[in-house]
Amino acid sequence: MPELPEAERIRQTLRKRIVGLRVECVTVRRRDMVHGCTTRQAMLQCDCVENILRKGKQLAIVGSTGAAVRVQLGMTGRLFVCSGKDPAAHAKHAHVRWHLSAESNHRGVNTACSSAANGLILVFEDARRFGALHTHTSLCELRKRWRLLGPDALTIRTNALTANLSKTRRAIKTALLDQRVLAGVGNIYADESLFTARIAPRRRANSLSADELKRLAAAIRRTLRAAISAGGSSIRDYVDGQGTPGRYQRQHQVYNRGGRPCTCCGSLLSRALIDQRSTVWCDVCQHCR
DNA sequence: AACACCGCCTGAGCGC
DNA sequence: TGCGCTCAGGCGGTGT
Repeated sequence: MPELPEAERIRQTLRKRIVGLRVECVTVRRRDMVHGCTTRQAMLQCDCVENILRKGKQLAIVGSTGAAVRVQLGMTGRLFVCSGKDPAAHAKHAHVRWHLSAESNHRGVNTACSSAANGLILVFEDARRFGALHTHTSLCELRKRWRLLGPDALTIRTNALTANLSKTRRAIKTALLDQRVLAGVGNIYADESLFTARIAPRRRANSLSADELKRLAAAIRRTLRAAISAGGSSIRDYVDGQGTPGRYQRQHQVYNRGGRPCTCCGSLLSRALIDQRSTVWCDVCQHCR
């Protein structure tokens, strides 16, 4: 379940490895995983990787021509580089592969794939297929799409959070998961942030006091930063851009800990479904009013 | 307009 | 050991 910290780790690790490399050829094994135009150009073939961007949980691979492939990782999506010999490049659910090479003077003759076999491969893998790739013809188109998302959670300010939460009476837990309200928080970091901010998940979003909103914005930033530092949370599938799992799951205070003692007060953590999402919280530490 | 809810999809983990 | 069941949940679409 890659959320913002996992996406950011992927961005950081991929940036070091593949920016400046040329895409020799692209293999799309499942066309239904790609939305928008699926021409070679749209998929960045014969383009150079200019940058890796992130907004919320989403990533984008940007080519030097300005074309961009937006990546939604969904539940089980992975985006990583490996050598062509690595079995991971040929895994069952490796839906799209970009064959990369350092050569910048490539011209014409289609020796691309064979010569790239010794080079790096960028792999998009997604067992459950909740993820997707979306192609955009320009950076402008990508930005237009990203404007539909709320502010990025990593740098969320109290004012912006207040503005977006005051509009809704939904449970604060539910509102935090809405990517139009705040981009980047999923089930893990919603529970962790609410615990840190000592706010009960069923509180109506528009009922939070100024002090609570300030605590929440700070808790979100702090939680996400700590998770990034620890390499993200690997519950089951997540690995970063070089295939390394994260360690932040060891620091989870509430997520997946229902019925176990609160790390703060020792009372047993509650668990319930809120808006169809498993939610864990401490009845003692997290205030209902 | 705001919100609730559904369905997509696979594999881990469990009980028997 | 192996089968069948449940659960995990991001997100777009649809219904209320």
